[in-house]
Amino acid sequence: MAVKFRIAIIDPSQILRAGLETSLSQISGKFQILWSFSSLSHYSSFADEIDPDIIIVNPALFDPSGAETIKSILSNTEDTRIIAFSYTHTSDILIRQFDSVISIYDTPAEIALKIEKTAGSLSSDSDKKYQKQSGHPESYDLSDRELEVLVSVAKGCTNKEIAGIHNISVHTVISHRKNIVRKTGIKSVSGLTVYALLNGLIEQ
Amino acid sequence: MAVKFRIAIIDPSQILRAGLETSLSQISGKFQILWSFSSLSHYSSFADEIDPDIIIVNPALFDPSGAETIKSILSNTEDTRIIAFSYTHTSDILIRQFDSVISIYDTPAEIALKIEKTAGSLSSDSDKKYQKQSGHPESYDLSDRELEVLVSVAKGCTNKEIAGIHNISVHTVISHRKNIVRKTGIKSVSGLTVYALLNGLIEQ
DNA sequence: CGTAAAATCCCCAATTATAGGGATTGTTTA
DNA sequence: TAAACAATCCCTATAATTGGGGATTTTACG
Repeated sequence: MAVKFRIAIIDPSQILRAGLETSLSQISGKFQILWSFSSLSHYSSFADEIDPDIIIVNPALFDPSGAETIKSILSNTEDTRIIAFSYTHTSDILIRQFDSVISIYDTPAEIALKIEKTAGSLSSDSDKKYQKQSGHPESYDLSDRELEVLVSVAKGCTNKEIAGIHNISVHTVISHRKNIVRKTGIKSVSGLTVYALLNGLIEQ
Repeated sequence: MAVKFRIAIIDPSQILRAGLETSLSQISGKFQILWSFSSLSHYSSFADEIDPDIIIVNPALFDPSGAETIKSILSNTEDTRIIAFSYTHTSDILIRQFDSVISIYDTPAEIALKIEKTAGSLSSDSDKKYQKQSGHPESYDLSDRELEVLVSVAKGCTNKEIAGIHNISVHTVISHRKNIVRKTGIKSVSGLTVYALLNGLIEQ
C-alpha cells in the first residue's frame, strides 16, 4: 500500500497554494494536499478537526517577537512535521523552529524531496515499507548523482559534456546512466526526458 | 469566436508559474499561458519566436538602476502589454513602466480581471492573424514524413525501428532526421522530445 | 514548363551510446 | 560487523547516430 502524506498549507497567497498543489500532485501520488488556509486564524478554526502529517506554513505569518513557539501556536501533535514555506526574508529565530524550509524558488522536485525527507523522520516503523519494489520506480529511488545525470541527459547533453559539467569521467557518467536505466526501466533518451519533465526535474 | 489571450510568464519560481497557470485556466478559458520562462535570459532566447499578447513578468528580474526601459529589454512590439507580477518590494520607477501590476496576494479572480482590462486596451486589428491553421504552433515547416519520423524519435525508436515502422530504409530515416534538425535547429533527442510534447505530437 | 520541395536511396568517416564485464572507496544501517 | 548502496573508475565490443557528401523520382505550384 502506498503511504500518502496528508498535507495542510497555510499561506496568504492563493496563487502560491494552487501552484504547490498542482506541482506536488504532478510529481507524485504520494502527496495529498487536503487542507488549504489563507491565514493562521482561518487554520485555527479548523485545527481540531484536521490531522495532517505535514503542515506547510508561511513563516511570515508568525509574530517574530512572539514568545510562543510555532508548534504551540499550531497546537499540533508530536507526529506532525512543520515546514516553512518562505518567499520573503524571515528571522533566523523563527526559521529554526521548523522541521524544514522550502523556498518559492525550489523546483517541485526539490520540494517533494524535502517533504519526503522531513516526513521520513515520522513515526518509526510504519514508513519504511513504501520504497521496496512497488512496481514503478519514482524519482526517490534515484540517488542525488543519478538525478543530476538524468537532468543533464534530459537537457540533451552528451556523456562527455555531462562528465565535464560534474567533473567526473565519462565512465562514471555511463555507470550512472546504467543505474538510471536499471532503476527506472526507461531505456531511451526521449523516455527519460519525458520522465524528467513529468517529475519536474526540468522545464521545457 | 472567443478571443483568447496568449500569455507569456517570466518568473524565477516554478511553483508560482504553476499556480498562475492553474488558477487562470480554472477561472476562464480566455487565458492561454503558452510560454513560461524562469529568467529574462531564458525568455530572450525565444523572444523572436513567440508572439504573446501579454507578458507577465517579475519586476525584480530587472536591474533597478538600469537605463533601458522594460519594453526595450523585452523588445516587444507595441501590441504586447506588460504586466508586473510582484511579490517583493520593487522600486516605483520600475513599477511605473508596466501596463498593470498584479500581486501574489491577489485572488485569481482579481488577477483575471486585471489581465482582461489591460488586454482590453490592445489595438483592435492585430489579433486576428495568429491562428492560421491552428493545430500545431510550430510544426508547419515540417513535412508529413518528417513529422512521422519526429514522432517516432520522440517515442524512443531507433532509426532501424523507424525504418521498419514506415517501410523505408534507414538511410531515408537519417535523411529525414537531418532535415528535422536543420529546420527546427534542435539537435538532441531530448530537445526533439520536448518539442514534440509542446506541439502536441505525442503524449506522455 | 520549369522550379522547388518532398521523399526516397546510397556511401564514408567520425562520434556517441549501449551492453557486458569488472574494481575500489566510502557511508549507512540492520 | 556484514550487507547494501553510492560514487567513482576501467575494459572490450557492438550498436547507433551524426555530419559530410551525393543521387533519383515524384509532387505541387505559379
